[in-house]
Parts: sequence; C-alpha cells; structure tokens
Amino acid sequence: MLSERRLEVLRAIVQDYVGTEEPVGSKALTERHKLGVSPATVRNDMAVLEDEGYIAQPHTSAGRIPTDKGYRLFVDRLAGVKPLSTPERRAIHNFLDGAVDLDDVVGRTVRLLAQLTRQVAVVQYPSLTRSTVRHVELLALAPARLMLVLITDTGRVEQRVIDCPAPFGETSLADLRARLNSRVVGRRFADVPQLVQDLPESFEEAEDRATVSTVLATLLETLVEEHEERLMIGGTANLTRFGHDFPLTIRPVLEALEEQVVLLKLLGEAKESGMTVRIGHENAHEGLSSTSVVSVGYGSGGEAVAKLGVVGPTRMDYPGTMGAVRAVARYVGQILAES
Amino acid sequence: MLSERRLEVLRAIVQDYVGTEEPVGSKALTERHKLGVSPATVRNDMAVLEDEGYIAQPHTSAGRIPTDKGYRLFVDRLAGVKPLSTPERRAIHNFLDGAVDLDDVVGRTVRLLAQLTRQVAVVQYPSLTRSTVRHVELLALAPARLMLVLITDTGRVEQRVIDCPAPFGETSLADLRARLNSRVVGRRFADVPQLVQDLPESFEEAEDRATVSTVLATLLETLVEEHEERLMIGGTANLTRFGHDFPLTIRPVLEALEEQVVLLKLLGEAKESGMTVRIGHENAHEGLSSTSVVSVGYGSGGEAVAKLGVVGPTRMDYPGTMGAVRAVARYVGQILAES
DNA sequence: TTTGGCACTCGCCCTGTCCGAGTGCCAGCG
DNA sequence: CGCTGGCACTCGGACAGGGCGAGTGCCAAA
Repeated sequence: MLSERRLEVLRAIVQDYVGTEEPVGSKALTERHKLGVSPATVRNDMAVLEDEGYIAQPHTSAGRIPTDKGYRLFVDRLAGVKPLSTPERRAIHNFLDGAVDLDDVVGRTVRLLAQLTRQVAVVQYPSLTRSTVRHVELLALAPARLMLVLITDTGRVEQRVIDCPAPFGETSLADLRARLNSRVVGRRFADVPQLVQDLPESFEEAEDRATVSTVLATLLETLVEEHEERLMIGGTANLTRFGHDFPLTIRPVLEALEEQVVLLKLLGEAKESGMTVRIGHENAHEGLSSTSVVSVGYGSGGEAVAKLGVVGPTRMDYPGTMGAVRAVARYVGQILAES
Repeated sequence: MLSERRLEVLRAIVQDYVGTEEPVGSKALTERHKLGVSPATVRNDMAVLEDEGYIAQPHTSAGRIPTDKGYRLFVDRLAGVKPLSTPERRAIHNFLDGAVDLDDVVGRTVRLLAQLTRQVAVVQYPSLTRSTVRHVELLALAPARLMLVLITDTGRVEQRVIDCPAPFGETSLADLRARLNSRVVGRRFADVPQLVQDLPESFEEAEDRATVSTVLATLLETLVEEHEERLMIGGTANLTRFGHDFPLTIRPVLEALEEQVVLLKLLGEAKESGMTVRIGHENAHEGLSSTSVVSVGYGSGGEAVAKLGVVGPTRMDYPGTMGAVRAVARYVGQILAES
C-alpha cells in the first residue's frame, strides 16, 4: 500500500506530465507543487513508485513518466471528474439545440466532443436492437422484382431490391403487404422472425409461396444487418497534437479508426452503465496501445441505447475529458428524449 | 517553347522525384533514363527549365524538384493515363460486386480507391439533381400525420414526417399516392415542381387541398435540400506517407478533410466531364496547397451524377492515380446502372 | 549545340565535447 | 525511522568542426 504522500507525488507527476509532455523530475515537482518535502524525499518516493510499476524513466537520468498502471491508479483513485464550466455547458446547448434529424444530432455531437476535448470523438448511432417496426412497404419495380422498404420508429429507412423466383401478382402483393404489416408493425425487431414464419404457408400458389419466402428472408436479413451499428468519428486532426514522434504513433491509430469494426468492438467492450476508461494496452487493438478511450453510454430515458466517447493519447487530461464526455452524453440523451 | 528534349528531361525529373522523394540531379538522371545526352547538357536544360519556373532547387547545390507549374505541364502534355493491370481490374470487380445498397457501394468505393491509390479517397453520393424518381410512398402514421418516402433511381431513400393541417382519409391518401406517382415516377427532380403544381386543385375538399399542398411543399423541399450533397472519405491513414516533415503538412489537410463543405466545394470546382487534376496552389483552400486532387464524375449511363477522387501529395504518381480513379468511376457507374 | 573538365558551393553526416538535469546513495539531523 | 542536504555519477541533447560528396555553373574545345 502506498502512503498518502506517494499517491500525491504520483498525482503531481501525472498532472505535470500531461501539462508539459515532458518527463518530470524531482526538483521541478517540488517547485510546482506544495508537497512540503524536499526533492530528495520525492526521489525516494519516485523510486518506490517505479518499483511498483506506476512510473518509468524513458532513459536513465531523465525524469519520470507515468505508466499505464500509473494512469490507471490516477483515474481510479486520484482524479475526480471535472465538471464543465458554465460557458462550456452553454456551448453544448447552443450547439446541439439546432439539430434537425438523427444524422444531424450525431454529426453535431461528434464535432462538439472533438472540440471540447481536442481529441478524436466517436459517436455510435442509437441502437436498433430495441427498435420497433413502423412500416414495411413492398413495391413492384417489375413483375418479378420487388423493393422492400423498412421504416423504423427511430426514423430510419432501409430498402432492398428483391429478385423473385416467379412473377408476383399485384393482388398477392397487396395481400402480402397487408398481412405483413398487420403482424409486425409496432413489434420489436427481435420478435419479428417468429411472427412471420408461417406466412408463406398461407399462400395457395406454390410460386407465391416461394416468393413470399424470398421476401421474408430479405426482410429478416435486413433486420439482422441493421444490428450492425453505425458510428461517426471526427476530430482526427487533433491526432497531430499527439507528440513529437508521431509519424509512427499516428499511423496505426488512423488505421484503427478507419475500421468501424474495431471501433464498435472498442465501444462494445465498455461497461453498459457508467463511464469506462481504457488506458493504453488495456485496449485490445494494438494500434491503440498508446491511446486511451473514454466512453459512456447515452440514451433517452433510463436505458443506454448507444455509446459515445473519445480516443486520445494516454497522456490526456482525464478529469476534463471525462467531464466533457459525460456532459455531452447527458445532453444528447435529453435531445433524443425530446424528439 | 521548350524543345522536345527539355520536356523529356522534365518528365524524367518528375518520374524520378515521385519515385525517390528526393531532389534529382543531372547525373542520376542520365544514368536512369536513356536521354542520349551527357549530364552537362542536362544541366543546361535544367537551368532553362528552372528559369521558366518548371523546377526548383530546395537549396543551392541540391538536385531539382518539380514546381506546381512543372507538374501541371507534366500532367497536361507529358503523361498519359496509365491503364490498370488485369489483377487490379479484377480486384475492382470483386470488391464492388458484393455491395448490397447505396451506402455499401459508396463505402466500398472509398475503401477501394484508397487502397488502389494509397491516398485519401473522397466519394460523393450520387446527386439527386439529375436523378429521377423511382417511387413516392405516403404512409399514414396517424390521422393527421403522414410519412413521405422518396425513392430515387440511384437507390437513395429519403423520408420526412409531415404534420397535416387536417385529418386525411385513407381513400384520399391512396388517391394522392396514385396520382403523385403517375406524374412523377421516372421524371427528373428538376421537372417535378411543374408536374405537380396543379394537384391540389383536383381535390374537392378544401381541407384535402390544404393537406395536399403541405405534402407537395415537403416533397419539393426534400428535393431541394437533397441538393446538399453528402460524401464519404477514407484512407486518411495514407496521409502518414506524406513526407518526412509532415507534422505541419498533415494537420491542415486533415482539418480540410473534416470540413465536408470544403470537400464539396473542391469537387464542385472540378470539370463536369472528364478528369480534373488540381495541383498544389491551384486548390483554393490553403490547407490543401501542398496536395493535388484528382477527380472525375461518375454516373449510371452517360451523365455524371456525382464525383469521386483522391487527395494526395503534389508529388504523386499522376498517371497511375488517374488510371485508378477513372477505372473505379467507370465501374461504379456500371454498378449503379444495374441496380 | 553538345561535351568533358574543373573549380566551387553547400547541405549532410559523423565525431567529439560540453553542459546540465536528474538520479542514487549516504551520512546526519530531528 | 523518516526526512534532508550533499555529492558523485550518468547520460542524452545541443553545439561545433571537419570531411565527404552530390550537384552546380562556367568555359573551352569538338
């Protein structure tokens, strides 16, 4: 167990390093913080902290920098979440209030987060898992070619073209459309499969049954595919503030950010409730091993329907970042609840 | 007017510089190209080329590098468009053929272009300006609340919720839907306004006429708003291959790329038909003054409905890049025409 | 007009030196 | 026993000088 003062030293190291981006030495520490002890004492404490793996020296006879483990301790026990200033809160409101639709909300949120934190922002679109079907439309583009349009209660619209095994009459089409809608409208995506499974049998013609099966297959496929969440990222220009050495640092990060799959997995690994901070190597993806990810769920009402967060260097201002992320998430939740 | 050989020297300089990223000297030139003259002669030619502003020396007693003007001449008169190799063509087909919807087509195109050119790819969503209407759907969400769904021949779907001034019967709705579709399906967006302007009058009830007007207003508004083009970018990780000095170079580029407005303007400035290459300072946006933009229109059938292109360092392989951009644009056009 | 020769320039790289921040250790003090 | 001041040591970074070599411009000859 580390003494109170040693924790204080660690906190000071983290704060200074985040501020200056340079390894911090014992003397500088005592000058900038009122630790009440001499540099020599701090050195002893540092030696202990280093033994325990909380800090490290980039090379002999340089100052110390925090390790991932050090940041972890800092975040867990030493740092609070810094509330935003009033102007910042006002900025959030002003910025998000003008949003006209879902795309706009997400887009504005990304820009806002990137600006507030000066880091890369990631915002997941609200999940469709708990969405319900508002309407299913079937259009005949040609005798044996249909278009399926699916409208969800979150205002999202998906469409697919279906090539049918046989021509499908207008009457049958209207019939299918009506039956389909009467069964699935207002239902959750998850419930749809069993609600429609007996539909083909209710058609008399074998050819029609085949077509209906095809249509249903496409519908179900669409629903499943829509579970693949989408997301938006922004503020990548902030990556240039990463550090001096960054050709090598920035590359894998940009690559990781381009892979939506990676990002989705990243957000997926975060806790369902509360804020999650993943530091450095705690991130599974190795391109992100020198970054930290701060994420939190957001949603209208109690449940989180999606997540948002930022990706930045492990050397980041955790309290400030966490404050911004939390504040934005809350306000986006409100916006969604209103609309 | 520059002699044939001097042009040849310029071409050699551009090719070598693009390959090596290093200033190229007279001796190296004669060794790597069969110019049939001695280094001394080449030096004389270089002096002339420098006087004319086609090449420059980064510092005294170093090799020469092409200027923007030099690249311009190279692109206009010295370089052809390099056709893709068979494997590359096959890759395009394989990659794009699996696309399921418009988003997917655009997404795949971006990734493909980024991979082929190893640069940043930008793909504009097909414009609705020249698009035609495939179907207009009207759904009653509530007695006085409709949803308008607009489906375009490029596979794009737009929807709007409309609050009606008065309840609108199911019969009237079916009626309106039928009349609307019979008039606008297959027509261009631009022609829609005059095709529907007399629709309200054909309804007897005053209340219905008001509703129809509202619906039409929303429809037209949707058409107009959709002129705001969307686009997708990818391959930003390729920016890290920019050069050695790139902290300063990459920053403004990333910032410019985040501003969709900038990119849209960029593509907008390109010629309507044929390939456009904007080199260095020819780009209005100053963040892009050390980049070149190669863009081309694409579309199903003869007309271009949108543009796509790549953004890369002025020192890029122009023939290869142009070849890739053109090939991708053509194939995307085909894909769109088929679906 | 081209060519080979030649003197010159200047950036790059390598080396050696110096400096100072920072460390670990130790003896002394409260 | 923990804290402190002192001290010797280490090592990376900045700086200066020197040699190298690529590349140049110019000139006289073919």
